[in-house]
Amino acid sequence: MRNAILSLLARGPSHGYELKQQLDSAFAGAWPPVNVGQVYSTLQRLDKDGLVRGVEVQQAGRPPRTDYELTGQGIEEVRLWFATPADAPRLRDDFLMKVVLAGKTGAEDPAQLVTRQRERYLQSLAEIERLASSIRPPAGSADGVAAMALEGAALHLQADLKWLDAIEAWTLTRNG
Amino acid sequence: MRNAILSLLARGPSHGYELKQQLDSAFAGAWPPVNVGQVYSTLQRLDKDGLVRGVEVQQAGRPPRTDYELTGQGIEEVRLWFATPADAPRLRDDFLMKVVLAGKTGAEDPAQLVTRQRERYLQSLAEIERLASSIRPPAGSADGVAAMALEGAALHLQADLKWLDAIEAWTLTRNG
DNA sequence: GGTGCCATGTAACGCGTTACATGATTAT
DNA sequence: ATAATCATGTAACGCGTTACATGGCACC
Repeated sequence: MRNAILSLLARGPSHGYELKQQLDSAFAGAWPPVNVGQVYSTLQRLDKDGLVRGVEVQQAGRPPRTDYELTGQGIEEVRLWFATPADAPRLRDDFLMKVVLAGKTGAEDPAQLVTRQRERYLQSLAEIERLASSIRPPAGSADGVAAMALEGAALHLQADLKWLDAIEAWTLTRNG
Repeated sequence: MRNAILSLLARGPSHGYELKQQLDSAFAGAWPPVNVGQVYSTLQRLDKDGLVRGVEVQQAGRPPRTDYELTGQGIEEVRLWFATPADAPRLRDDFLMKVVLAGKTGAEDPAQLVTRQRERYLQSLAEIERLASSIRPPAGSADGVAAMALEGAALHLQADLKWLDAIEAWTLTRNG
């Protein structure tokens, strides 16, 4: 959120509601609508951190709103975000944890866990591919963001399936 | 954390510090030590939710501690965790967001972003493979958890690299 | 002339991280 | 002796989610 909001403000001042709408339209179909509350609290933190400056604006027939614009520091932060590649997130995987702890407590059969999880992943993958083929033919239009998001999800699921195979082989050499 | 702690408590009552140590030893080398503070606050929430019950224990020469044991509800929760496969997390990917917003603000060249990010991922992948080969030969011992975690990280990075290719092709058809 | 959506937020909570507090024991 | 480490934790903050508040406008 932080960086997304900052980069949108690089095009000129705006306010919470409008930012939410811009994000929703930029990522329509790719992700569910962003949470308005989060936009507001992010803006407040950015203000507190001096990356953004807010001013009250009176409006006729509507609640007053707060417009935010980038400060010099904020501009620099945006530049830095675009200039710097991000590390791949080093995640604490829930499933591996489950298998290890199942083995430790001895109450569950790890091979069963793998089997059930694989079925679930395969279902998810089928669902994603269904979605992907449903958005491609009708609207080959300007977006494509949703297609890219789905492509990423599919690739990650395929990786997870390969990982399941590796975990299965490993549990079998330990226990079986 | 929640489920990890509950599953450890399935083997009998314990307290924050000991749980932290058990987790650290179970996942040694795979993940950095867990945060003690998080263990304690998780235990408090579990207590509040009725999955766990805490009792004060006096000790000689040490601070008193709080032992926690599973309640009936907690036992059920553990059973459920092991019985239910988890959905693959449907993540809001930071890099795709960056590319889309770079295109929107027009201030950055998306192809550049892809190139830089790919270099970073390749570095990470090399690093992971270096780690993997460094833990395999000396200690083919009982663990393997660390090896599995690294395997997972590598598979995910490879998926991310493929995704970068797809994103690159997409940005080129839009802009180039 | 109600019902619901638009526009603008605030408040409460979950879960994770970092930093701090404190008294005993071990290491040098 | 003094410093590090062990054994318990608490407190503050970040960022995300869900729920609530409120006043105008649009539709039926």
